[in-house]
Amino acid sequence: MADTEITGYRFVKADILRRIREGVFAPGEILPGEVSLAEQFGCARATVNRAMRELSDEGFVDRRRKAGTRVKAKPTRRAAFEIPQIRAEIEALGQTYRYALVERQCTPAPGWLKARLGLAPEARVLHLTCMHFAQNTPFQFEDRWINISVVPQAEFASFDQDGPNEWLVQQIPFTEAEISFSATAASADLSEYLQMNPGEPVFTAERSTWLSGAPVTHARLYYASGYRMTTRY
Amino acid sequence: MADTEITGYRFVKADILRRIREGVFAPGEILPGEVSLAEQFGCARATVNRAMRELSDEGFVDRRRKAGTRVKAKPTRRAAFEIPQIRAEIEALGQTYRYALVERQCTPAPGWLKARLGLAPEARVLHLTCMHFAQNTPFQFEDRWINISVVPQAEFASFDQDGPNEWLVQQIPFTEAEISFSATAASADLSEYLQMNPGEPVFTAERSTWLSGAPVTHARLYYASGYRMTTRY
DNA sequence: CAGTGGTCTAGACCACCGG
DNA sequence: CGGTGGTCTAGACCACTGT
Repeated sequence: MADTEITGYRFVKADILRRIREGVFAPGEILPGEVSLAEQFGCARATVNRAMRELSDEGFVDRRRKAGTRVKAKPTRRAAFEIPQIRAEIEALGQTYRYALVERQCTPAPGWLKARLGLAPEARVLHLTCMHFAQNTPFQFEDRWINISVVPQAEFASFDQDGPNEWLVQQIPFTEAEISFSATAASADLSEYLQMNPGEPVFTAERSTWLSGAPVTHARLYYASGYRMTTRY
Repeated sequence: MADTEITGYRFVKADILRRIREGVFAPGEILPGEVSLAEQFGCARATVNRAMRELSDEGFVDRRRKAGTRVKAKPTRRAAFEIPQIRAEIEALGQTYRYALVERQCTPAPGWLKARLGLAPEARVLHLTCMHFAQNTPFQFEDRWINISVVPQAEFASFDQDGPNEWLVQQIPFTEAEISFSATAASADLSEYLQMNPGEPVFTAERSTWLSGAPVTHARLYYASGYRMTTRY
Protein backbone atom coordinates (compact mmCIF):
# COMPACT_ATOMS: atom_id res chain seq x y z
CA MET A 1 0.00 0.00 0.00
CA ALA A 2 1.21 3.43 -0.92
CA ASP A 3 2.62 5.50 1.86
CA THR A 4 2.10 9.20 1.88
CA GLU A 5 3.73 10.81 -1.09
CA ILE A 6 5.18 13.72 0.88
CA THR A 7 8.92 13.45 0.64
CA GLY A 8 11.80 15.34 2.10
CA TYR A 9 14.34 14.06 4.57
CA ARG A 10 12.60 15.95 7.35
CA PHE A 11 9.45 14.03 6.74
CA VAL A 12 11.25 10.70 6.62
CA LYS A 13 13.08 11.53 9.82
CA ALA A 14 9.95 12.63 11.62
CA ASP A 15 8.03 9.60 10.45
CA ILE A 16 10.65 7.11 11.57
CA LEU A 17 10.96 8.93 14.87
CA ARG A 18 7.20 8.77 15.34
CA ARG A 19 7.24 5.03 14.74
CA ILE A 20 10.01 4.64 17.27
CA ARG A 21 8.12 6.65 19.85
CA GLU A 22 4.91 4.75 19.23
CA GLY A 23 6.72 1.48 19.65
CA VAL A 24 6.17 0.34 16.08
CA PHE A 25 9.93 -0.01 16.06
CA ALA A 26 10.80 -1.36 19.48
CA PRO A 27 14.09 -0.69 21.26
CA GLY A 28 16.81 -2.97 19.95
CA GLU A 29 14.80 -3.82 16.88
CA ILE A 30 16.36 -3.61 13.46
CA LEU A 31 14.91 -1.12 11.01
CA PRO A 32 14.38 -1.76 7.31
CA GLY A 33 17.38 -1.05 5.10
CA GLU A 34 17.82 2.23 3.30
CA VAL A 35 16.81 0.81 -0.07
CA SER A 36 13.63 -0.61 1.34
CA LEU A 37 12.75 2.61 3.14
CA ALA A 38 13.46 4.63 0.03
CA GLU A 39 10.91 2.52 -1.82
CA GLN A 40 8.33 2.87 0.95
CA PHE A 41 8.75 6.63 1.06
CA GLY A 42 9.04 6.92 -2.68
CA CYS A 43 12.26 8.87 -2.56
CA ALA A 44 15.95 8.49 -3.31
CA ARG A 45 18.18 6.53 -1.00
CA ALA A 46 20.25 9.63 -0.31
CA THR A 47 17.19 11.23 1.24
CA VAL A 48 16.63 8.31 3.56
CA ASN A 49 20.32 8.28 4.32
CA ARG A 50 20.30 11.85 5.50
CA ALA A 51 17.28 11.28 7.70
CA MET A 52 18.84 8.20 9.27
CA ARG A 53 22.19 9.86 9.72
CA GLU A 54 20.60 12.65 11.70
CA LEU A 55 18.67 10.21 13.83
CA SER A 56 21.95 8.49 14.50
CA ASP A 57 23.71 11.78 15.34
CA GLU A 58 20.98 12.62 17.79
CA GLY A 59 21.33 9.31 19.53
CA PHE A 60 18.08 7.59 18.58
CA VAL A 61 19.53 4.76 16.52
CA ASP A 62 22.76 2.88 16.03
CA ARG A 63 24.00 2.23 12.53
CA ARG A 64 26.59 -0.27 11.43
CA ARG A 65 27.55 -1.49 8.03
CA LYS A 66 26.14 -4.82 7.19
CA ALA A 67 24.47 -5.04 10.59
CA GLY A 68 21.92 -2.40 9.66
CA THR A 69 20.20 0.24 11.75
CA ARG A 70 18.82 -0.54 15.18
CA VAL A 71 16.71 1.45 17.60
CA LYS A 72 18.84 2.27 20.60
CA ALA A 73 17.89 0.12 23.55
CA LYS A 74 18.75 2.80 26.09
CA PRO A 75 17.99 6.09 24.44
CA THR A 76 20.99 8.22 25.37
CA ARG A 77 19.87 11.59 24.23
CA ARG A 78 22.52 14.18 23.86
CA ALA A 79 22.05 17.86 24.26
CA ALA A 80 24.28 20.58 22.92
CA PHE A 81 25.02 23.64 24.92
CA GLU A 82 26.75 26.76 23.82
CA ILE A 83 30.02 27.44 25.48
CA PRO A 84 29.22 30.46 27.60
CA GLN A 85 30.65 33.68 26.25
CA ILE A 86 30.38 35.93 29.22
CA ARG A 87 29.71 39.22 27.45
CA ALA A 88 27.06 37.70 25.18
CA GLU A 89 25.54 35.86 28.10
CA ILE A 90 25.03 39.04 30.08
CA GLU A 91 23.90 41.16 27.17
CA ALA A 92 21.38 38.48 26.24
CA LEU A 93 19.81 39.12 29.61
CA GLY A 94 19.35 42.73 28.60
CA GLN A 95 21.94 43.88 31.10
CA THR A 96 25.04 45.95 30.57
CA TYR A 97 28.34 44.17 30.77
CA ARG A 98 31.34 45.56 32.58
CA TYR A 99 34.80 44.09 32.90
CA ALA A 100 37.55 44.83 35.37
CA LEU A 101 41.08 43.53 35.66
CA VAL A 102 42.02 42.61 39.20
CA GLU A 103 45.55 41.40 38.91
CA ARG A 104 48.07 40.57 36.21
CA GLN A 105 51.34 38.80 36.73
CA CYS A 106 53.91 36.73 34.84
CA THR A 107 55.08 33.81 36.90
CA PRO A 108 56.52 30.33 36.71
CA ALA A 109 53.67 27.86 36.29
CA PRO A 110 52.54 26.17 39.51
CA GLY A 111 52.83 22.42 39.64
CA TRP A 112 49.16 21.61 39.43
CA LEU A 113 48.82 23.71 36.30
CA LYS A 114 51.77 22.02 34.62
CA ALA A 115 50.22 18.67 35.39
CA ARG A 116 46.78 19.66 34.17
CA LEU A 117 47.82 21.18 30.89
CA GLY A 118 50.98 19.23 30.24
CA LEU A 119 53.31 22.24 30.45
CA ALA A 120 57.09 22.09 30.17
CA PRO A 121 58.93 22.01 33.53
CA GLU A 122 60.33 25.51 33.15
CA ALA A 123 57.18 26.99 31.66
CA ARG A 124 56.23 30.55 32.45
CA VAL A 125 52.66 31.70 32.36
CA LEU A 126 50.63 34.86 32.58
CA HIS A 127 48.27 34.80 35.51
CA LEU A 128 45.20 37.01 35.41
CA THR A 129 42.33 37.50 37.76
CA CYS A 130 39.36 39.56 36.73
CA MET A 131 35.75 40.39 37.39
CA HIS A 132 32.75 40.44 35.13
CA PHE A 133 29.73 42.51 36.12
CA ALA A 134 26.13 42.65 35.01
CA GLN A 135 24.58 46.03 35.76
CA ASN A 136 27.48 46.65 38.14
CA THR A 137 26.66 43.65 40.28
CA PRO A 138 29.27 40.91 40.37
CA PHE A 139 28.50 38.14 37.90
CA GLN A 140 31.66 36.10 37.53
CA PHE A 141 35.15 35.93 38.93
CA GLU A 142 37.74 34.63 36.49
CA ASP A 143 41.05 33.05 37.39
CA ARG A 144 43.03 32.55 34.20
CA TRP A 145 46.41 31.23 33.17
CA ILE A 146 47.86 31.75 29.71
CA ASN A 147 50.80 29.83 28.33
CA ILE A 148 53.31 32.48 27.24
CA SER A 149 55.35 30.18 25.05
CA VAL A 150 52.33 29.42 22.88
CA VAL A 151 50.80 32.90 23.06
CA PRO A 152 53.85 35.16 23.41
CA GLN A 153 51.92 38.33 22.58
CA ALA A 154 50.00 37.88 25.81
CA GLU A 155 53.01 39.15 27.72
CA PHE A 156 52.55 42.58 26.20
CA ALA A 157 48.77 42.81 26.34
CA SER A 158 47.45 44.87 29.21
CA PHE A 159 44.01 43.24 29.57
CA ASP A 160 42.71 46.38 31.21
CA GLN A 161 39.99 46.94 28.64
CA ASP A 162 39.02 43.53 27.28
CA GLY A 163 38.67 40.27 29.13
CA PRO A 164 41.18 37.51 28.43
CA ASN A 165 38.59 35.36 26.72
CA GLU A 166 37.63 38.00 24.20
CA TRP A 167 41.28 38.70 23.59
CA LEU A 168 42.22 35.07 23.20
CA VAL A 169 39.56 34.13 20.67
CA GLN A 170 40.88 36.88 18.43
CA GLN A 171 44.51 35.94 18.90
CA ILE A 172 44.62 32.21 18.77
CA PRO A 173 42.32 29.33 17.91
CA PHE A 174 42.25 25.99 19.65
CA THR A 175 41.72 22.46 18.56
CA GLU A 176 40.90 20.65 21.77
CA ALA A 177 39.04 21.82 24.83
CA GLU A 178 37.85 20.34 28.04
CA ILE A 179 35.26 21.89 30.28
CA SER A 180 33.94 20.69 33.57
CA PHE A 181 31.34 21.97 35.98
CA SER A 182 31.12 21.54 39.70
CA ALA A 183 29.89 23.12 42.91
CA THR A 184 32.52 24.59 45.21
CA ALA A 185 32.49 26.57 48.43
CA ALA A 186 33.36 30.25 48.29
CA SER A 187 36.72 31.08 49.84
CA ALA A 188 37.09 34.21 51.90
CA ASP A 189 38.61 36.14 49.01
CA LEU A 190 36.15 34.91 46.46
CA SER A 191 33.18 35.68 48.63
CA GLU A 192 34.23 39.31 48.74
CA TYR A 193 34.64 39.57 45.00
CA LEU A 194 31.25 38.02 44.41
CA GLN A 195 29.51 39.73 47.34
CA MET A 196 28.43 36.56 49.03
CA ASN A 197 29.14 34.78 52.28
CA PRO A 198 32.22 32.61 52.72
CA GLY A 199 31.38 28.94 52.31
CA GLU A 200 28.34 29.62 50.13
CA PRO A 201 27.99 27.32 47.12
CA VAL A 202 29.51 28.60 43.90
CA PHE A 203 28.77 27.22 40.47
CA THR A 204 32.19 26.70 38.97
CA ALA A 205 33.37 26.01 35.44
CA GLU A 206 36.89 24.93 34.67
CA ARG A 207 38.11 25.03 31.13
CA SER A 208 41.35 24.11 29.39
CA THR A 209 42.23 24.45 25.74
CA TRP A 210 45.01 23.18 23.54
CA LEU A 211 46.18 23.94 20.02
CA SER A 212 47.25 20.75 18.33
CA GLY A 213 48.39 19.39 21.66
CA ALA A 214 50.12 22.56 22.83
CA PRO A 215 48.61 23.97 26.03
CA VAL A 216 47.01 27.35 25.43
CA THR A 217 45.10 28.42 28.47
CA HIS A 218 43.31 27.34 31.59
CA ALA A 219 40.54 29.18 33.41
CA ARG A 220 38.42 28.78 36.47
CA LEU A 221 35.17 30.65 36.29
CA TYR A 222 33.24 31.27 39.49
CA TYR A 223 29.65 32.39 39.10
CA ALA A 224 27.84 34.60 41.54
CA SER A 225 25.11 33.21 43.70
CA GLY A 226 21.94 32.10 41.95
CA TYR A 227 23.50 31.27 38.61
CA ARG A 228 21.92 28.50 36.55
CA MET A 229 23.14 27.01 33.31
CA THR A 230 20.14 25.94 31.29
CA THR A 231 19.58 24.16 28.03
CA ARG A 232 16.64 22.72 26.12
CA TYR A 233 16.70 19.80 23.77
CA MET B 1 46.43 26.52 -10.26
CA ALA B 2 45.23 23.08 -9.38
CA ASP B 3 44.50 22.44 -5.76
CA THR B 4 45.16 19.06 -4.32
CA GLU B 5 43.12 16.40 -6.01
CA ILE B 6 42.18 14.60 -2.81
CA THR B 7 38.47 14.82 -2.42
CA GLY B 8 35.99 13.79 0.18
CA TYR B 9 33.87 16.06 2.33
CA ARG B 10 36.13 15.40 5.28
CA PHE B 11 39.07 16.80 3.40
CA VAL B 12 37.15 19.83 2.24
CA LYS B 13 35.94 20.45 5.77
CA ALA B 14 39.39 20.08 7.29
CA ASP B 15 40.95 22.29 4.66
CA ILE B 16 38.47 25.11 5.11
CA LEU B 17 38.82 24.81 8.86
CA ARG B 18 42.58 25.02 8.57
CA ARG B 19 42.31 28.17 6.50
CA ILE B 20 40.00 29.67 9.09
CA ARG B 21 42.40 28.84 11.89
CA GLU B 22 45.37 30.19 9.99
CA GLY B 23 43.55 33.41 9.35
CA VAL B 24 43.42 32.96 5.59
CA PHE B 25 39.71 33.41 6.08
CA ALA B 26 39.39 36.08 8.73
CA PRO B 27 36.48 36.31 11.16
CA GLY B 28 33.50 37.98 9.55
CA GLU B 29 34.90 37.40 6.11
CA ILE B 30 32.76 35.87 3.40
CA LEU B 31 33.85 32.55 1.96
CA PRO B 32 33.71 31.58 -1.70
CA GLY B 33 30.40 30.15 -2.85
CA GLU B 34 29.78 26.44 -3.05
CA VAL B 35 30.12 26.30 -6.82
CA SER B 36 33.44 28.05 -6.70
CA LEU B 37 34.75 25.83 -3.92
CA ALA B 38 33.57 22.74 -5.76
CA GLU B 39 35.69 23.80 -8.72
CA GLN B 40 38.71 24.51 -6.56
CA PHE B 41 38.46 21.17 -4.84
CA GLY B 42 37.53 19.37 -8.02
CA CYS B 43 34.47 17.76 -6.53
CA ALA B 44 30.70 17.96 -6.72
CA ARG B 45 28.83 20.77 -5.05
CA ALA B 46 27.03 18.31 -2.79
CA THR B 47 30.38 17.37 -1.31
CA VAL B 48 31.24 20.95 -0.52
CA ASN B 49 27.73 21.41 0.79
CA ARG B 50 28.09 18.66 3.32
CA ALA B 51 31.43 19.97 4.52
CA MET B 52 30.06 23.47 4.93
CA ARG B 53 26.89 22.28 6.60
CA GLU B 54 28.91 20.47 9.24
CA LEU B 55 31.09 23.51 9.81
CA SER B 56 27.92 25.47 10.28
CA ASP B 57 26.45 22.89 12.67
CA GLU B 58 29.59 23.03 14.75
CA GLY B 59 29.44 26.78 14.99
CA PHE B 60 32.41 27.84 12.87
CA VAL B 61 30.52 29.62 10.13
CA ASP B 62 27.17 31.24 9.49
CA ARG B 63 25.32 30.44 6.32
CA ARG B 64 22.47 32.35 4.77
CA ARG B 65 20.89 32.11 1.38
CA LYS B 66 21.94 34.80 -0.97
CA ALA B 67 24.20 36.31 1.68
CA GLY B 68 26.67 33.45 1.49
CA THR B 69 28.83 31.82 4.12
CA ARG B 70 30.77 33.87 6.63
CA VAL B 71 33.34 32.97 9.23
CA LYS B 72 31.81 33.54 12.62
CA ALA B 73 33.16 36.70 14.15
CA LYS B 74 32.82 35.38 17.68
CA PRO B 75 33.33 31.67 17.45
CA THR B 76 30.58 30.26 19.64
CA ARG B 77 31.65 26.68 19.85
CA ARG B 78 29.08 24.26 21.03
CA ALA B 79 29.75 21.14 22.96
CA ALA B 80 27.47 18.16 23.19
CA PHE B 81 27.12 16.32 26.41
CA GLU B 82 25.35 13.08 27.04
CA ILE B 83 22.40 13.34 29.32
CA PRO B 84 23.68 11.61 32.41
CA GLN B 85 22.18 8.15 32.84
CA ILE B 86 22.99 7.42 36.41
CA ARG B 87 23.49 3.68 36.17
CA ALA B 88 25.70 3.96 33.09
CA GLU B 89 27.60 6.83 34.64
CA ILE B 90 28.52 4.81 37.69
CA GLU B 91 29.26 1.60 35.88
CA ALA B 92 31.49 3.50 33.47
CA LEU B 93 33.60 4.34 36.52
CA GLY B 94 33.99 0.64 37.12
CA GLN B 95 31.90 0.79 40.25
CA THR B 96 28.83 -1.18 41.19
CA TYR B 97 25.54 0.63 41.09
CA ARG B 98 22.91 0.30 43.76
CA TYR B 99 19.51 1.89 43.95
CA ALA B 100 17.21 2.42 46.91
CA LEU B 101 13.73 3.85 47.14
CA VAL B 102 13.35 6.26 50.03
CA GLU B 103 9.76 7.36 49.80
CA ARG B 104 6.83 7.03 47.45
CA GLN B 105 3.62 8.98 47.65
CA CYS B 106 0.71 10.10 45.49
CA THR B 107 -0.22 13.66 46.21
CA PRO B 108 -1.79 16.78 44.75
CA ALA B 109 0.86 18.71 42.87
CA PRO B 110 2.43 21.56 44.79
CA GLY B 111 2.02 25.01 43.31
CA TRP B 112 5.59 25.51 42.16
CA LEU B 113 5.49 22.24 40.27
CA LYS B 114 2.26 23.13 38.51
CA ALA B 115 3.78 26.41 37.48
CA ARG B 116 7.01 24.86 36.30
CA LEU B 117 5.53 22.09 34.21
CA GLY B 118 2.22 23.68 33.28
CA LEU B 119 0.08 21.16 35.15
CA ALA B 120 -3.70 21.33 35.45
CA PRO B 121 -4.96 22.94 38.70
CA GLU B 122 -6.31 19.68 40.11
CA ALA B 123 -3.37 17.58 38.93
CA ARG B 124 -2.19 14.68 41.04
CA VAL B 125 1.37 13.49 40.90
CA LEU B 126 3.52 10.66 42.14
CA HIS B 127 6.32 11.91 44.32
CA LEU B 128 9.41 9.75 44.71
CA THR B 129 12.62 10.24 46.56
CA CYS B 130 15.46 7.81 46.08
CA MET B 131 19.14 7.22 46.46
CA HIS B 132 21.76 6.05 44.01
CA PHE B 133 24.96 4.53 45.32
CA ALA B 134 28.35 3.78 43.83
CA GLN B 135 30.12 1.02 45.73
CA ASN B 136 27.66 1.60 48.56
CA THR B 137 28.69 5.19 49.01
CA PRO B 138 26.05 7.80 48.29
CA PHE B 139 26.31 9.19 44.77
CA GLN B 140 23.07 10.98 44.06
CA PHE B 141 19.84 11.87 45.77
CA GLU B 142 16.85 12.06 43.46
CA ASP B 143 13.67 14.02 44.09
CA ARG B 144 11.19 13.15 41.35
CA TRP B 145 7.64 14.02 40.40
CA ILE B 146 5.68 12.07 37.80
CA ASN B 147 2.48 13.33 36.20
CA ILE B 148 -0.06 10.57 36.78
CA SER B 149 -2.50 11.76 34.19
CA VAL B 150 0.10 11.36 31.45
CA VAL B 151 1.76 8.26 32.89
CA PRO B 152 -1.12 6.49 34.68
CA GLN B 153 0.75 3.21 35.00
CA ALA B 154 3.16 4.95 37.38
CA GLU B 155 0.51 4.77 40.11
CA PHE B 156 0.85 1.00 40.18
CA ALA B 157 4.60 0.71 39.82
CA SER B 158 6.46 0.08 43.04
CA PHE B 159 9.84 1.55 42.11
CA ASP B 160 11.51 -0.59 44.72
CA GLN B 161 13.78 -2.34 42.26
CA ASP B 162 14.42 0.08 39.41
CA GLY B 163 14.95 3.80 39.56
CA PRO B 164 12.28 6.08 38.11
CA ASN B 165 14.48 7.16 35.25
CA GLU B 166 15.11 3.64 34.04
CA TRP B 167 11.43 2.89 34.39
CA LEU B 168 10.31 6.02 32.58
CA VAL B 169 12.49 5.63 29.52
CA GLN B 170 10.91 2.25 28.96
CA GLN B 171 7.37 3.46 29.53
CA ILE B 172 7.13 6.75 27.80
CA PRO B 173 9.14 8.88 25.41
CA PHE B 174 9.38 12.65 25.50
CA THR B 175 9.61 15.33 22.90
CA GLU B 176 10.88 18.32 24.82
CA ALA B 177 13.24 18.50 27.75
CA GLU B 178 14.88 21.22 29.75
CA ILE B 179 17.84 20.70 32.01
CA SER B 180 19.63 23.17 34.18
CA PHE B 181 22.62 22.98 36.47
CA SER B 182 23.42 24.98 39.54
CA ALA B 183 25.19 24.92 42.88
CA THR B 184 23.02 24.71 45.98
CA ALA B 185 23.63 24.33 49.68
CA ALA B 186 22.87 20.99 51.30
CA SER B 187 19.83 21.05 53.56
CA ALA B 188 19.93 19.16 56.81
CA ASP B 189 18.04 16.22 55.33
CA LEU B 190 20.01 16.11 52.15
CA SER B 191 23.32 16.26 53.94
CA GLU B 192 22.41 13.08 55.80
CA TYR B 193 21.44 11.24 52.66
CA LEU B 194 24.64 12.24 50.92
CA GLN B 195 26.87 11.93 53.98
CA MET B 196 28.08 15.47 53.94
CA ASN B 197 27.83 18.51 56.16
CA PRO B 198 24.80 20.77 56.09
CA GLY B 199 25.44 23.87 54.00
CA GLU B 200 28.08 22.18 51.87
CA PRO B 201 27.90 22.93 48.14
CA VAL B 202 25.93 20.42 46.09
CA PHE B 203 26.06 20.13 42.33
CA THR B 204 22.43 20.08 41.32
CA ALA B 205 20.69 19.18 38.08
CA GLU B 206 17.06 19.96 37.46
CA ARG B 207 15.30 18.36 34.58
CA SER B 208 11.80 18.55 33.15
CA THR B 209 10.33 16.68 30.20
CA TRP B 210 7.17 16.97 28.15
CA LEU B 211 5.51 14.79 25.55
CA SER B 212 4.06 16.98 22.84
CA GLY B 213 3.45 19.70 25.36
CA ALA B 214 2.02 17.43 28.07
CA PRO B 215 4.08 17.50 31.27
CA VAL B 216 5.67 14.12 31.95
CA THR B 217 8.10 14.43 34.81
CA HIS B 218 10.31 16.69 36.80
CA ALA B 219 13.40 15.72 38.78
CA ARG B 220 15.96 17.34 40.99
CA LEU B 221 19.21 15.45 41.13
CA TYR B 222 21.64 16.23 43.94
CA TYR B 223 25.16 14.91 43.52
CA ALA B 224 27.42 13.93 46.36
CA SER B 225 30.41 16.03 47.23
CA GLY B 226 33.21 16.14 44.70
CA TYR B 227 31.12 15.48 41.63
CA ARG B 228 32.25 17.02 38.35
CA MET B 229 30.49 16.98 35.03
CA THR B 230 33.09 16.95 32.31
CA THR B 231 33.04 17.11 28.55
CA ARG B 232 35.59 17.47 25.76
CA TYR B 233 35.02 19.08 22.41
C1' DC C 1 15.19 39.88 -9.36
C1' DA C 2 19.09 37.30 -9.26
C1' DG C 3 22.44 34.75 -6.60
C1' DT C 4 23.13 31.82 -2.77
C1' DG C 5 22.42 27.89 -0.11
C1' DG C 6 18.88 23.86 0.59
C1' DT C 7 17.40 19.82 -1.07
C1' DC C 8 16.37 16.00 -4.15
C1' DT C 9 17.48 12.42 -7.68
C1' DA C 10 19.29 8.29 -10.00
C1' DG C 11 23.02 6.04 -10.30
C1' DA C 12 27.48 4.42 -8.91
C1' DC C 13 31.51 2.56 -6.34
C1' DC C 14 33.40 1.21 -2.12
C1' DA C 15 34.59 -0.12 2.87
C1' DC C 16 33.34 -2.65 6.28
C1' DC C 17 32.09 -6.54 8.79
C1' DG C 18 28.39 -10.17 10.11
C1' DG C 19 27.24 -14.64 8.98
C1' DC D 1 31.38 -13.43 0.58
C1' DG D 2 27.65 -10.44 0.06
C1' DG D 3 24.63 -7.05 2.08
C1' DT D 4 24.62 -2.78 4.52
C1' DG D 5 25.63 1.85 5.15
C1' DG D 6 29.11 5.68 3.56
C1' DT D 7 30.09 8.59 0.17
C1' DC D 8 30.41 10.79 -4.33
C1' DT D 9 28.54 12.67 -8.77
C1' DA D 10 26.22 15.57 -12.21
C1' DG D 11 22.44 17.65 -12.74
C1' DA D 12 18.20 19.85 -11.38
C1' DC D 13 14.63 22.73 -9.11
C1' DC D 14 13.47 25.63 -5.43
C1' DA D 15 13.23 28.96 -1.28
C1' DC D 16 14.89 32.58 0.63
C1' DT D 17 16.62 37.13 0.94
C1' DG D 18 20.08 40.91 -0.08
C1' DT D 19 20.50 44.49 -3.24
